[in-house]
Amino acid sequence: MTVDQWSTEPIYRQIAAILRAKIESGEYAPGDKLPSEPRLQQEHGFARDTIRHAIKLLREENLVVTLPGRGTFVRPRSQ
Amino acid sequence: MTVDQWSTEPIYRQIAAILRAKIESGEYAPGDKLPSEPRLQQEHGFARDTIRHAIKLLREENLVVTLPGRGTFVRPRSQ
DNA sequence: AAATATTTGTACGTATGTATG
DNA sequence: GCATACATACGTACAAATATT
Repeated sequence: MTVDQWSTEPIYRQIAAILRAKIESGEYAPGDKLPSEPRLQQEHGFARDTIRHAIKLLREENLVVTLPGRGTFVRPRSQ
Repeated sequence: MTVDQWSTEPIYRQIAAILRAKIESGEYAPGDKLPSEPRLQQEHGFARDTIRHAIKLLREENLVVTLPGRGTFVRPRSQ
């Protein structure tokens, strides 16, 4: 699962989709810390701004919470 | 004082006028930091590009100076 | 306790693409 | 063609919170 640089789908949405899939598959389980922003930058090869945009989407979906200085963590499944 | 979306006056000029008025009234005093671009985005509800365009006008009028990574500041009154 | 490293937050600069009037 | 406006993406720098040594 990689980003298609030439897709009309914005990169940040593609990255969000990748992370979302990993959460839903359990690769990132509730309570797990996601890779840090610099780490995700390395993994996917895009700017921090783009990574942060992706994570912001996941926060808005209540899939993760971000704690300053700590990291971004997978939330417990609701319901 | 708000932006009229339907005015023939460009939005960026309207926003510039609002900020200019606040500077001239002393609400933003010399040395004060203006709200950041994202903050102004929230306040007025337009795109960053539009906010930046407004601030650019104030810079050209020497009303403010912008320091990268710091913010935009009201200049001391000249003469 | 103190210094350093890591991680997220904030802020501006720049460039490009799309759409509209 | 040009001006206006929004969206996306990358770059750079520094601050603040937290963790580590």
